[in-house]
Amino acid sequence: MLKQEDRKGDLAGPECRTSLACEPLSAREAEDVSVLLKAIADPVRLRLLSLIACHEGGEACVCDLTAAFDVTGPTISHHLKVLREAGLIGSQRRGTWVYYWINPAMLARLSALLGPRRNAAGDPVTGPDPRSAAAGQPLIPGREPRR
Amino acid sequence: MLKQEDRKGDLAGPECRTSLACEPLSAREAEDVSVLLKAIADPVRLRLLSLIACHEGGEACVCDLTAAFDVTGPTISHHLKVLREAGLIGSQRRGTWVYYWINPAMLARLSALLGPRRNAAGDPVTGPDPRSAAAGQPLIPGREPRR
DNA sequence: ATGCAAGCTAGATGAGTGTCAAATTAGAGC
DNA sequence: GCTCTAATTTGACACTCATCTAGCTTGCAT
Repeated sequence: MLKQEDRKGDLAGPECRTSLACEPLSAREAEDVSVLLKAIADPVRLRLLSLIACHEGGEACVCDLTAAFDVTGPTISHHLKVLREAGLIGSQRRGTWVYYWINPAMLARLSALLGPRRNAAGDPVTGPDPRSAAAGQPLIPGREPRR
Repeated sequence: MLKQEDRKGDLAGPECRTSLACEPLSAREAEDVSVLLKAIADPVRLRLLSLIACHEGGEACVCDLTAAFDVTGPTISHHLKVLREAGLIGSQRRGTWVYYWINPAMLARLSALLGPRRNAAGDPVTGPDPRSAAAGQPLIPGREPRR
């Protein structure tokens, strides 16, 4: 096991991209990111990620994970495969057991994408402040929302 | 419009929870979070969020959004509804047009959940360092992965 | 009132997905 | 070799979801 080759989801795009609010996502970027988000947008897979991340040593055996759920073993295997093929976790067989660990870089990228826009120093940019800006605008604009 | 009452997804759970890696997610928490993640795990909805977040004034008219996609108007309406019912965006009709804006707090919560564990001061906790810790362990454990 | 445009709702349809039971592969130990 | 356990693969089934067309509601303007 230990498949490095099915590492996917490079979040390809302009290197300046860190946050959704930086500049509009291209169709291609959105497609790539949605693959990652679909992988974690499931209650079982979220708990799997959390269980692995919290497990001592930073990795967990499948038998430890399966015991925490009501679903069958094959179902857990299926979810682990989805997470692995998305590049969110890694795995290695050691004797009878297979161990899984988190790939922190992938989660960090998603976290940054959903987080606030940041400047070069890494500090959050206050920006146009969406809500208050809107509240301060004339409620009935002249007549030109289209462009 | 301006429906405040369909604001959902409180990410209910222990108030200490900020990151997946803090403590294992309960089944109920995972269910709540997955609802939010499913809402953004779609290429069209990701681009909608990004377009709205980047739009001047922090809000965008539906006609501005629809023009950026190949899909029909009703499909955009459907996706906006999903985002609104998840509490990720707000909306208000002003004359002929309907405007949408981002709810930054919801995205910030998701971002924190996927980000590294943090201490009380808000600084990332280096923690057990998942990868290197695993690499340093004996590869063939004695015989007790199950607890 | 009448006409027009923006946006949403309703219903249908085809693709995708989570789950399970059964079968299969991989190691460890006798 | 044989057997037992851990884990995955396969195939089937039910359910969800993204999309479309057609029709409806709302507001502005003539």
